[in-house]
Amino acid sequence: MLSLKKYLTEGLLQFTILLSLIGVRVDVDTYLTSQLPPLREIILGPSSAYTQTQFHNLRNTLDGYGIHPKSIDLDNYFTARRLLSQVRALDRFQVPTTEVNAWLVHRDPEGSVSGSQPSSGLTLESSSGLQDVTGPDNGVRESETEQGFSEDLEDLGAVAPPVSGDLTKEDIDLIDILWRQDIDLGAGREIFDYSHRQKEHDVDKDLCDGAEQDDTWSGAGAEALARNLLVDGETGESFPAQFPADISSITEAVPSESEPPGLQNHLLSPLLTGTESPFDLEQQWQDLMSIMEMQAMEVNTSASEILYSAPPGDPLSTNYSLAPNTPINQNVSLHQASLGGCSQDFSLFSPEVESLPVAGGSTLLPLAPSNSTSLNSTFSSTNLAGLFFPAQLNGSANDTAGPELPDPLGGLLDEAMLDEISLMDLAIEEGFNPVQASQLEEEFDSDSGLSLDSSHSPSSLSSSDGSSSSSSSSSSSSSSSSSSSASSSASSSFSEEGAVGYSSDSETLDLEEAEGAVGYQPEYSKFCRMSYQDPAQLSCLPYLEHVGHNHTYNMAPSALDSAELPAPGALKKGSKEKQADFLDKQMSRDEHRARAMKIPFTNDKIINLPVEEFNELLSKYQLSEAQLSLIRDIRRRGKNKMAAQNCRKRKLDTILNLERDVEDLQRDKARLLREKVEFLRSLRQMKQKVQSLYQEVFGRLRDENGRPYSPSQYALQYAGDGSVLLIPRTLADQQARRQERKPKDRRK
DNA sequence: TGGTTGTGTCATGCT
DNA sequence: CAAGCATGACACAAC
Repeated sequence: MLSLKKYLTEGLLQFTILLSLIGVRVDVDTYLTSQLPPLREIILGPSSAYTQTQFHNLRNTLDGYGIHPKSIDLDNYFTARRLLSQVRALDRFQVPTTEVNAWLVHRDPEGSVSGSQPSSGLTLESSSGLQDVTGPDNGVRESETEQGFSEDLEDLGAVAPPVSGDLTKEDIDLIDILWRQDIDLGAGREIFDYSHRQKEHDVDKDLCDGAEQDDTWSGAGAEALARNLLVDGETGESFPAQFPADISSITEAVPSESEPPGLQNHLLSPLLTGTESPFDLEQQWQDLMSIMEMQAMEVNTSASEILYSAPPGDPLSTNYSLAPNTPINQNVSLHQASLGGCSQDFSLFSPEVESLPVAGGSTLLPLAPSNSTSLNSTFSSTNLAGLFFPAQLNGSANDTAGPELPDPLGGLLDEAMLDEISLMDLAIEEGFNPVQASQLEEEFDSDSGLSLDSSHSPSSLSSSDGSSSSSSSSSSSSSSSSSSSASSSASSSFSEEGAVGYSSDSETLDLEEAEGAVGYQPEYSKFCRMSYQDPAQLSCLPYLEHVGHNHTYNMAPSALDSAELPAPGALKKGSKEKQADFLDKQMSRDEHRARAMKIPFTNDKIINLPVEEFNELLSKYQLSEAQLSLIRDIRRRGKNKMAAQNCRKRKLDTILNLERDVEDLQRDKARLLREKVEFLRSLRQMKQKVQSLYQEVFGRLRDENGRPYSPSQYALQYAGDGSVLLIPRTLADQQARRQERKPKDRRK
């Protein structure tokens, strides 16, 4: 049975590692700096057994057994301090990696209906404003998304200035990756700069007056929105005849599937997305996934029918002359683009659409141009155009249509670069030497992921405590106390754990075999040197025949022969006195004492006999009180010596197992990092796809005069219900800025 | 000569 | 309560 102490000493560290695996931060430093004895001693170790050292030099390594774990080759690698630093490093990287998994696993199709508004998701990444889209009836989702913000924030290494005091090199690298992507996607790097955003925020304060004007203006607009919904007579879809200018009211409106389709309160949800890019990325991911799924489904939807079956000059589409000074909303009937709902409506981006020629200039949903002409206004990066169009386009009066835009993603990281980053990250963060990094790379090349872990990870974790500590200690203790044979206990304990103890020659042979079978060669080489006496040599001496001391606790005969025995020739040459001196030196103090006290039996028997047999043995002889006392002391010391050796071996095993676990976790980290990079890569590809689709759709839009809309003046935006609106960029910009302020205010 | 390392031993707590 | 085990702490020897 494992004692609580064992749990504390061995389990606690591993538990810490496991906690780090699942993303729980365990600040070991706190415990160490506070000088709490348990943890500090567990990790650093008060005794020499834990100290980093060259336990043995290379002379101790046995040929064929590889490098001894304590050999000098591993000195720099195998140290308690290094283990500690690795453990500390674990909680840095595990958070992002676990989040990568959660990123995908938690993508709930149903939840994504409300949680993954395509607009917000697709626009958030480059957003400089932070806005929680949640509304009054969506408190749960709000907390959920906010939590996801921070997690994804760390995950993707995007923006985490307020809480990124402990940004690691890895985080910075990942941030760089994302920056490159986002820059290529049209988001300026400064967007992710917290100080810059602070400046923006200050600027926003300066613009507060204008925003308040917007409020008044939009307040009326919201009401007008409800009043001026146009309903398609054929499809029953609602088209907001007047743009809902009040962003705040829209923001508070909760996107809901149960909401009547006609209510376009969340038309501008894309603009309401927050500045917290994690949410953006999460949303983007979900949205892009939904897009991909929709493309795969190739579902013909009412939206596509509307878009492409409507003949040019469709009266319906020409009736959208909006009042001046009001933004123009263009509902292109992309209802419920999110995954869970009527996502087929999102087949606007279906391959079917892709196949359509861009020049197919049917007048789709012509709109009356609004008065929004402030082309130079910083268009909110939270809208689709902000995401898919280069930043310079957003900021300049570029009237060219989308399809002519350069590929903003051309400069993204290539795969080799990402892989290199991943590996460099490992090498730098985890103290990997180049050899280890190359090993990781090989693992990557083999695309095996955890293939090598199979030989380590499952066994190491299970065997670390199971075999070396709990099972062995319990079995050895129980067997030694219950069995009638001391040798059986010794061999059993050693075979399971490599435990040491007094043993006869036959036992040591068994032990050697057992050792080889169990695979304890490293420890074996060490513990073969734990004693100095050769029982065979002792027995060959006439005057010691009756003693037969054997302090080769766990020494294998071969090791004894090779390591401890002097050359036979030397023995022959030496005189009997020399032999006697040598043997005297080889005898332990207890053996000397036993010989001096004329103890009539061997120390081996004294120590290893079970209690009953030991008492019988004592009863057979007439022993003085001093002899009895010495015998009991010898027995006590002998058993304690074995116990100490076992204890030290357990310590060593624990350290080795921890080292192995750390290596396994490093492999896991490498694999997860690689997966993360791959996810980012696929995300980038999907962004490209969405961008092209966006441009294609946008390029097909025509106003009432049959002219294409200028991408610098208009942008497509997703609504919460899946519809897509064509709105002026200036309006979108205003909305985005307004939404950007809200989270900041909330933080205060 | 001092530091490191391995080992033995003792004290102590626990089973 | 005795026996045994586990382990921290210390001493000592070898290097």
